[in-house]
Amino acid sequence: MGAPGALPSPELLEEYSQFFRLLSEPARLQLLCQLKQGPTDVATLIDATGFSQSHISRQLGQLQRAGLVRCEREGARTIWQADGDLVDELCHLVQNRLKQRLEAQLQRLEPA
Amino acid sequence: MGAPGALPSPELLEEYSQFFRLLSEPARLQLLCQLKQGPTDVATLIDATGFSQSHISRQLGQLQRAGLVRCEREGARTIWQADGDLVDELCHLVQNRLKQRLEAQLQRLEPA
DNA sequence: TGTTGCTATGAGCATACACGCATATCCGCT
DNA sequence: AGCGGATATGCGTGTATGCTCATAGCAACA
Repeated sequence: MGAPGALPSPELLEEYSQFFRLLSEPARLQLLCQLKQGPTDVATLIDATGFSQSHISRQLGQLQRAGLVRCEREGARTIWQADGDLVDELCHLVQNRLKQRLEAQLQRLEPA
Repeated sequence: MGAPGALPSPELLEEYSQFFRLLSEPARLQLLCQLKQGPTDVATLIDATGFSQSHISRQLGQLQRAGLVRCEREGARTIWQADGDLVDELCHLVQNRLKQRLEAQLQRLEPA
């Protein structure tokens, strides 16, 4: 009786994996982090990341479809900003895990 | 003054993305879910998933290097089990987000 | 309306990797 | 030691996609 929960459906697994796939690219994470600093226009993103304009546009499009960023047109330009704290929470959980793993490795090197 | 936190280093972004990449494959998530049900041998995993033995072996290897699963040899066989609840927590957060998104779309279809 | 600046998109290339087949490695048994 | 079952790994293939260049759409302004 270890696990009362049933197995997730293939569809749900697919949804999960698609979402995590979004976060599996450093470029997208970097853009998300930049936008966490506050609303930003594309020129600034190009300057901050060094990516091409088309690349940034595509990545922002993917993040937007997932609801992780949103944008508002300001004249000809587009101002982007992060939408929600989900990614931060996920990253904090992962960071804690990484720390735990490294601390455990340390202890294995210097046994009491 | 929206964001006091500094930007993550490229190395940390790389670590994050590598971790999320592990979860970006339905096959690996499926294996993780199976192992959540309790310690399982490889033959059972082959039977439950339909994947080839070599594929399962590789995916379990990746998950093991990330510390998400561990194994113990039982004679010639290997018994695998999930290690920790991190993935469950991440999935729950994502699931809540997906639900919120769908509910919002619903409300947009039936305005008060 | 033509021009200029900003953004989105089609096409193409290079790379990463999931996945299976065949095979090597390893373990327990006789 | 030799054998049979279980797991790990080298290799090849197909597909997905990150990334760029060129170009098309679009908004403001002369």
